[in-house]
Amino acid sequence: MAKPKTFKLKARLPRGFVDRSAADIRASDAMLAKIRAVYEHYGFDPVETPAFEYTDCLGKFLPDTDRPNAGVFSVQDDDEQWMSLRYDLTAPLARHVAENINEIQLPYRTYRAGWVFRNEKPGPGRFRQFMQFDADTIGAPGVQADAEMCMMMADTMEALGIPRGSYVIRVNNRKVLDGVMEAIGLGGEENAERRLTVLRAIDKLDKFGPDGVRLLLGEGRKDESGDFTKGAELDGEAIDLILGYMAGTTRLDTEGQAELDQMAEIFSACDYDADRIKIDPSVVRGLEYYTGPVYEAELLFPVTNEKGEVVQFGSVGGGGRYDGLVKRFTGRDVPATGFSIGVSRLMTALKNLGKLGREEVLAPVLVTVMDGGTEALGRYQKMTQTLRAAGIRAEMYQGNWKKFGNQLKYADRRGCPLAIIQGSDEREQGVVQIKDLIEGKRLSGEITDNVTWRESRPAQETVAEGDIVAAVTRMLTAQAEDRDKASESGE
RNA sequence: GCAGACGUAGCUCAGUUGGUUAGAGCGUCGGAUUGUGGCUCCGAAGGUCGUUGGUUCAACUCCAACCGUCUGUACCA
Repeated sequence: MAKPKTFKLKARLPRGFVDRSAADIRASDAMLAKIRAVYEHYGFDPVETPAFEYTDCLGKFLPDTDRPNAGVFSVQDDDEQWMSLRYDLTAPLARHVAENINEIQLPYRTYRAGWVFRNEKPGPGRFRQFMQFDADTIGAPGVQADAEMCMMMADTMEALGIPRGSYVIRVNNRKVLDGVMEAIGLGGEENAERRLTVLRAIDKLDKFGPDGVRLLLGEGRKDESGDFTKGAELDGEAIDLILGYMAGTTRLDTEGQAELDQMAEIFSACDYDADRIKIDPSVVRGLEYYTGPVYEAELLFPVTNEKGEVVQFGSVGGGGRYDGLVKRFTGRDVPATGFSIGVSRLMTALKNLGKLGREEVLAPVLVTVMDGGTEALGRYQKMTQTLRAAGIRAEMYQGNWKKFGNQLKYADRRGCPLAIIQGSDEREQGVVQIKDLIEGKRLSGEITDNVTWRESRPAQETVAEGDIVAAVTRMLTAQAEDRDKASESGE
């Protein structure tokens, strides 16, 4: 007979998406709780919006295009309206505020965490679905609101265990950049395109350094694969002016500069010095909707990736003032400022710093099954419930009970601390065996032949059925003490 | 999007100037051991060689296109 050809479906994760492990979920939950605590402390309240919005509310893409999928994931509703997965949390918030403007008390201080989606090429540490945690103050026109955001970002970094000096909040103002553009003669509508090129070049200071920026402002730059990026083609004088501005040697007295000075004053009044918040002329941020102060959180410690290479991590969050966003819906001025933390990215970095994954969740105590009869199963389950009622994480083996070896193998691989064993012998005597799997593993190093290993039944004790809770508690406590001792001497 | 590198078992990779039946390690499953994890030994399953076409008596191997992955770069609300 010919081999039956079975068509197996290939199991594959969509490009740019990840599955999260138990450890990752627990670590990010812990992180989110710390961030939330800071925001709450500052007087912000949560609000949540859905993952989908009508495409026009997200502020891009005219109905002209066939399928508005450039950068966003979009689908057409059954009434033919285009909907998109949100690509940030700011545009949906603006929609929410505009829609409920009569009920919302301004200034509105709010935070929210959520998944956002970007339909673009994924890279190392860049995914098409990732989590952001935002805070915004809406209806606050003054720079004191922006300054508060910067200080809250700094506090959040420290709440997450990033020591002062290992991060910095860099602050700039879009109006200052506008002034620079004026100064090099790139003001006005006709120069909009070149202004963008120049701003992008300025934004790349931390990536390519002053020399790289000089190339991008001038003729252009060739990358490592030999691909050429066209530059802004400015003349030498303009380039010198921009580089001077970025180095902090050229100062323009503009409205933006006055705002920056005001913020600096607030920072120093609150003792947030340059080791936490720093004015930095090279901060640009997104080119779309920011209108005033912009700020960015950057990590300063080296981050190594899974391959052991040191990578330039860059920004883990940022934000700014977006005075026009709500106005698009309401027609009336609703000034706002806020920032966003890239939770997924920050988590990668924190893992690196050893600030995550410390508190391991202990695997459950395993109640093994020696007898699959209905009555016996009830007894095993009852034992398990007794442990649970005493606050002990426990489970009964749910696989094929007939292969007892597999039950212990399962317990071993899960990292179970203890296994409870009751066969017919123990049952008759009204006792159970409690096996210390941690201690047993240690002893296994000294035993080389299998018969001895099986017959010696290492690290196992017999206790009366009624004493299970007390015995399990005692053994778990002893294990916990051993772990503490090991981590003290180990580090 | 542009440029480059790479696609062979679940994973990591061998595979000779093109030659007949495509291999290894790890992992998985079974057994040695129907009531005891680890070690050891024995055995098994698992492949459209990324896809399609071309050159050839003969293609995993050479050529082309496409698809996918990775790296850099561009864009990034």
